[in-house]
Amino acid sequence: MGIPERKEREKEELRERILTAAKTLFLEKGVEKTSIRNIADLIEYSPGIIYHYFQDKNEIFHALHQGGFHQLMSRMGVLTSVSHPMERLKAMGTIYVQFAMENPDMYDLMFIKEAPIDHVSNSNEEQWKEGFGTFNFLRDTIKECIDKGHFQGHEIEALSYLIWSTVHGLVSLHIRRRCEVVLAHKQHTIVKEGLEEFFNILDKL
Amino acid sequence: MGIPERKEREKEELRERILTAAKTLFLEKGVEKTSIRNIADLIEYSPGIIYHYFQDKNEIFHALHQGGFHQLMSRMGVLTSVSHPMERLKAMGTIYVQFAMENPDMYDLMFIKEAPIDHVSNSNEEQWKEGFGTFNFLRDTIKECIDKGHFQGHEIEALSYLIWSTVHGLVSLHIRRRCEVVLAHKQHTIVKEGLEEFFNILDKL
DNA sequence: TTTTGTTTTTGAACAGTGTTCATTTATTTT
DNA sequence: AAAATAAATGAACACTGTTCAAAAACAAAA
Repeated sequence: MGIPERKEREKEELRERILTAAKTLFLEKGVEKTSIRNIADLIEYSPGIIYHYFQDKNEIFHALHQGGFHQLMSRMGVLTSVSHPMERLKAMGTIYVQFAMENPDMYDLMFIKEAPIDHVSNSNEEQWKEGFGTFNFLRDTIKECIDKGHFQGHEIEALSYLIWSTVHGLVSLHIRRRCEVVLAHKQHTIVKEGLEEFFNILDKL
Repeated sequence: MGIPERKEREKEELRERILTAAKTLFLEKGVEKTSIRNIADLIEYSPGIIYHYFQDKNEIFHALHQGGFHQLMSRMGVLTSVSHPMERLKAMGTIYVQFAMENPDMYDLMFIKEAPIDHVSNSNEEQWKEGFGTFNFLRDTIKECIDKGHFQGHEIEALSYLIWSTVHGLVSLHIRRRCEVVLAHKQHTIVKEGLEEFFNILDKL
């Protein structure tokens, strides 16, 4: 008797359709301008149905931002081939920045917007699994660097946060348009140039 | 006949009262949850009046964020007493981070929220004067550092952007709650610790 | 003082928002 | 075929930013 299984499949299918519609609209118009009614229109259901699949709007965008972390993490996959941890750290930075510049809206959702984090706070899961995983990945690499003699006199946790902050700062000032009005000339190259300066500094440590 | 003068004064006064009310509500509930009707209620006028003093909601929050830049810049005033540019640069970083941590909502408005920048884009002023001024201040200090022999092999503009990015990253990940869920322990000290790591690095350059 | 002209202020209206929930429709089980 | 369960609806609630004809308040002229 496969009826409950089929029902389960159908539920999952509709959930996925909601998410796909939400993603389409979100990439078109951003989080704020994507309304529940817009999503409902696109999947040709009534607005109410969405609340049978998601607690609220935040949960939808939390689910979307998970997809972003999958994308980012899969890009990080190539790093296994970089054996020296210092080179790997720099390659990580490059991938991180590249991802952000190529998917600014997704990056914004993952690391700037409050919606997904609000959902983590309001649900009973005590932790932001996605972010935690990515941060650990960075910390492990930095740990290896320290083991190889780099970053002497530095504390691993604080240094990891600093390095994350640096790349996040580079891309988030750009995404939130704080540099296009300050460095109007070279606004298209400044993030890359800043990252290169950062690598120069890392090489000295 | 001072009637037009008095009228001018009264207009300016009401404008100021709108701004004060907006600031009160904004610091209480944030930008999104502060509505035009809330502001109107607080000053005991009808909602429509606000549109005789401001083009739209963004202009109100742009005006508010200007106040934040005044605050920040006046804090930077003490830096004139720091003669060595490298020490001055570090002191700037400390003041910047301190300002952000003590006024997270104002910092958010100044450097993260899109509202004030949207207003700059939509008005005819081609530039974000407030940000430009602060950035120049930073760049001038870094220029002096270079003149004294620091930061060899670095390009001034890109390096300035990198340093700004670093401190911005440190505080903005915290303000947007990306570190309290990743580094739940020591979430209250991580920004300070990260900044200290940064200073350690700067000392080596 | 009354009338005319100007400026300031109002508040209803528009088109939207997230969210809830009694009611209806569809499907499955008895 | 009837009863029970699950899925889906759409009206309603309390909001939002913004506009604009109409009203009220005030100043100048008669």
